[in-house]
Amino acid sequence: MSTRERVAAEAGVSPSTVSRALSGSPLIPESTRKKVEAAAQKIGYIPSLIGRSHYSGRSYRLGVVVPMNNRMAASEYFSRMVYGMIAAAEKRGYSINVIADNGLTAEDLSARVKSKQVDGLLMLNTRISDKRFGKMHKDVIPFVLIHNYVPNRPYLYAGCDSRPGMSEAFRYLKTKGCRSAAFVSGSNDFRDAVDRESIFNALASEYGFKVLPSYQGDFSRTSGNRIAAQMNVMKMADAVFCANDRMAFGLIEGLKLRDINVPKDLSIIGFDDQSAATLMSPKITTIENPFEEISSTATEILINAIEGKEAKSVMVSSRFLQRESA
Amino acid sequence: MSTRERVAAEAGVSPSTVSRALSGSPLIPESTRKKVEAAAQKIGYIPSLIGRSHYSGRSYRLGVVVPMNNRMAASEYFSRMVYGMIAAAEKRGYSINVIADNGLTAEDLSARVKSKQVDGLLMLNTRISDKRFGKMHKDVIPFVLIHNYVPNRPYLYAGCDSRPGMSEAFRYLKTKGCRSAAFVSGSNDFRDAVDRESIFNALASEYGFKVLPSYQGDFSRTSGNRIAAQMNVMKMADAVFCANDRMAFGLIEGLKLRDINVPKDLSIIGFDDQSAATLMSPKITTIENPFEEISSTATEILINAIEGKEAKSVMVSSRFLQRESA
DNA sequence: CTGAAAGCGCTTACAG
DNA sequence: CTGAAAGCGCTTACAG
Repeated sequence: MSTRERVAAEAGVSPSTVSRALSGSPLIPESTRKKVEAAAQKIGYIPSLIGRSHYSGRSYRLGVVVPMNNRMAASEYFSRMVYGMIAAAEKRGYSINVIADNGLTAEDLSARVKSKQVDGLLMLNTRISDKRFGKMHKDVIPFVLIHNYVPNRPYLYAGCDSRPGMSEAFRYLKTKGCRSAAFVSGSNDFRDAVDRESIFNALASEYGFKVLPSYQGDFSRTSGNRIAAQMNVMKMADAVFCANDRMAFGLIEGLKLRDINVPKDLSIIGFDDQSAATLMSPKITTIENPFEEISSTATEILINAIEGKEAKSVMVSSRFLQRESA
Repeated sequence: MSTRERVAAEAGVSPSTVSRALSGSPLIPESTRKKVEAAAQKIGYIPSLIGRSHYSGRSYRLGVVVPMNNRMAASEYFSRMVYGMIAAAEKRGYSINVIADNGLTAEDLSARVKSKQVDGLLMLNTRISDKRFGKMHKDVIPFVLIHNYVPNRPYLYAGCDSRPGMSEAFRYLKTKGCRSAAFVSGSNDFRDAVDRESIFNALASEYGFKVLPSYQGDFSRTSGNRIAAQMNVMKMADAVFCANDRMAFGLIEGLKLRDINVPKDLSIIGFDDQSAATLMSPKITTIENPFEEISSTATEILINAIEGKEAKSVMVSSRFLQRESA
């Protein structure tokens, strides 16, 4: 006799009624529900999600596909994104499954959904050169790109709209008297880095800033250090925008060694608002990349897609955070 | 006609044979397996894990229970631990489900297993004061404590044996001529912090070091800053052990501001080997806390427990890493 | 409002 | 070596 049947016997009803009562069916009157709940409580019955999945053909699980590289492993990015996902997923009755992407093909990824390990995929921080999405889309795999998107393709995405924050930053710099700016770019295989550079150029001209040649970084702190060493005090811009905070940290560190004062000699603006941004001295003036909101939004979009509801891509607004480095 | 039946028809065998061939049953001869695989390939058949789970009553999923607090969210700890888990879990055919612990009770946790959302729990970095394990154990829930253990209780655990690394550190300091040492403790609600302090005291006496009064930190970088301000150059120990790297960072930063040179005036030793340990100047001399190995070991222990195999708790050895701060 | 019955997609014991 | 059959634990359409 299964546990569900024992609850039924205890409550003096049929197993079907137990299911209905416990899942909150509107057909069941309060009196029956009470009786069943008491019996379930007494016996310690917890319905199996496996039975439910088997019937519905859905796993009620979402896969987060995380690139397996050190940059990812050793950063707060993954943690913060996953936290945002869990919060959103639990509200809709889903849980989050981690899928390690150490070179998975489109077929591998599709198989995770076809096998119902998960019902859909949250693709974390993929590269512009990632070629897997077309095949996944053809396989009708529900997926949402996070912090990436592919122009002219119907793939769903959620990301950060860098423009609002950067625009506020320019306005602030202008009132402060800055007239020239340069950009420290991140790896060009990431959509955000590329977009931020073009937004930087557009806004610089909009706000009447002189644009100095950009520096090529790779998102790492050490690339910031290296760029500091390349800077020529005489030909320096009034302000430097970095494609992320980590490069801003490295840049400030490097400039300190060369006795260039931030923000007196040079204003520096980061991007992301990593938790370390306020631990540095000077505290990094930066543009908030709302990680948690983006990941929870992506999760909702994915669930909508899975459930056949309307699913629309979203770019969440960034926001300027003035602190000490600019 | 289900997909599996279509494969069967295509291959000219029964659905049972399809299952056996695809799951690698030794009963099936190579010729039949080839035929079935070709048919499955052609039709694009991926067996449903849900059917398998339904039959076996197991989900082949492991829950990582992560404390939902900012310290956790914004650190590399969670990422690195999860990476170690995925690697070990995939080898044994399991996946990793994230469970956000924002005040879950023992009953809540048990329910995750009883409902077969997961087959067992990996309890990440729980506190000494955590009172949930007794009830979970009584409920026969498979779980493994990570970076925690409860003396005189049969709960499985995997953690870091701080002794070997700290012992090497003392030996090194002794040859360097250090004769006195002090300890910067972490929060006392964590087993590791408490153990490290008592190991510190035991080793100091073993190596003939004079022990100076310890400083109370809370694992945060800012507590390291604060402690630096409390230090009296005249009464300072030759070496300071910190219960983690983050406090060592803060301590070094704070000492820099007061023109105390590390390691010339004072040797500082961290704990964990966070990725940032080599980014600081001076690079932190520290004791490696083998995160990935601990989490993959914990995962194996849990799977053994779930599968009824022999499961034994493990303390993975720490290792001394001499760099610049000592 | 409630019960008996079918069915979700597998695996494996049983029979051959 | 292979197939027909039972059963894993649910949900819900159907009948009452």
